[in-house]
Amino acid sequence: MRQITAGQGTVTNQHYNVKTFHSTNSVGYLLKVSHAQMLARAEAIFAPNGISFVQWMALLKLSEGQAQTASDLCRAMCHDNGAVTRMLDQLEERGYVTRQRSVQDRRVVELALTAAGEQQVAALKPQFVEALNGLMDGFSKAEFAELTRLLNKLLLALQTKGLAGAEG
Amino acid sequence: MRQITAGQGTVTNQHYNVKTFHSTNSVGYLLKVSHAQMLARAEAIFAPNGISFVQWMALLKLSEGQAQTASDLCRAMCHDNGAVTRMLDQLEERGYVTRQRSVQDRRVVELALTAAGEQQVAALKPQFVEALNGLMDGFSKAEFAELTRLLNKLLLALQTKGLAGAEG
DNA sequence: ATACAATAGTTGCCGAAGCAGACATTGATG
DNA sequence: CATCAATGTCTGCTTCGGCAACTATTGTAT
Repeated sequence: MRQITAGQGTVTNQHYNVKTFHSTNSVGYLLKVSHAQMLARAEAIFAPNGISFVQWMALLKLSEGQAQTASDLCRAMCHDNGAVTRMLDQLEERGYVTRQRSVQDRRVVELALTAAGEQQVAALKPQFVEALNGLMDGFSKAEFAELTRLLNKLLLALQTKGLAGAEG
Repeated sequence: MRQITAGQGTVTNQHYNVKTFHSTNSVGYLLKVSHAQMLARAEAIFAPNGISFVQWMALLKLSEGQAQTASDLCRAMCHDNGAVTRMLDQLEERGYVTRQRSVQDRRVVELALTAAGEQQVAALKPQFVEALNGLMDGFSKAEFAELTRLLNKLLLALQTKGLAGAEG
């Protein structure tokens, strides 16, 4: 007999029902497809500039001060450790990022954007913002705000509870 | 001079602004991270049953009648052609799916779920639904409905317009 | 009937991501 | 001081998805 739990307590809101469940209604599926579509479009924008979406996002995170080290990037971008290392290899090779061992904690490699890196962020940000605006053009201000809020709420739920049943 | 267009017309709703834009506000970023998190959790659920999330989703699509052929699956799941072929190899090898050349159109391969495939869908659906419910427990009925609606709206926008700037 | 485009499926190739293991370093504990 | 867990980074291995090329088949146009 399965116990329906989700981290802290019992499930009260039964949004989905086994009888009526349909794949196209699943939030997971919607996220998967919309993310895939959006990523493809984003790559199409960045590709002509010789940079991938994740690479640019890494530069952006650095530019925003959300990350100073590789570990920071991993956490901030929800990205694999090894993948980040290899990505930084490429970004360093292309002269967008510099790596320097920290003197306080010699495990840490401090990351810094070069002028070229800053420029790449600044150059592509308008394109990216514009593309997002174009995509969301059919959304009212309220809808846009609500979507952003709900996605953030979902993200918070994912980080705190995760999906129930995984530990059963 | 860049023209701000998005498929059919000029952008009117400037949800994002280059000056105030921040990565954590970007819908693309939110989708990326929440999808990654959710996928990871889903895999954790399916892994003990020796099946991946995409594999199970394929079985589900077949079970729902959303797909009869490999091409159908590609479109329905927004998945690569070759990847689907190889996935079907595995599913067939494990006895979840049968492939049979169509006699009407001998290019197509008709897919069918085996009893084991049906059983796998039926067995894991409750777990999946329950996990989703647990995750969305903090969402009110209205919030849940709105999130679903907005994601579907986003998906529609992606499929019709795509991201502006890609063709520029 | 022939030629050509379009579609369905398969395969090889490449790049990227996830995972595990290794190494160095730090901090805490005995 | 010795030990050990924890953290940060890097590397090898494996898997998987996207892309392109190829074959086979169908439909269409000349």
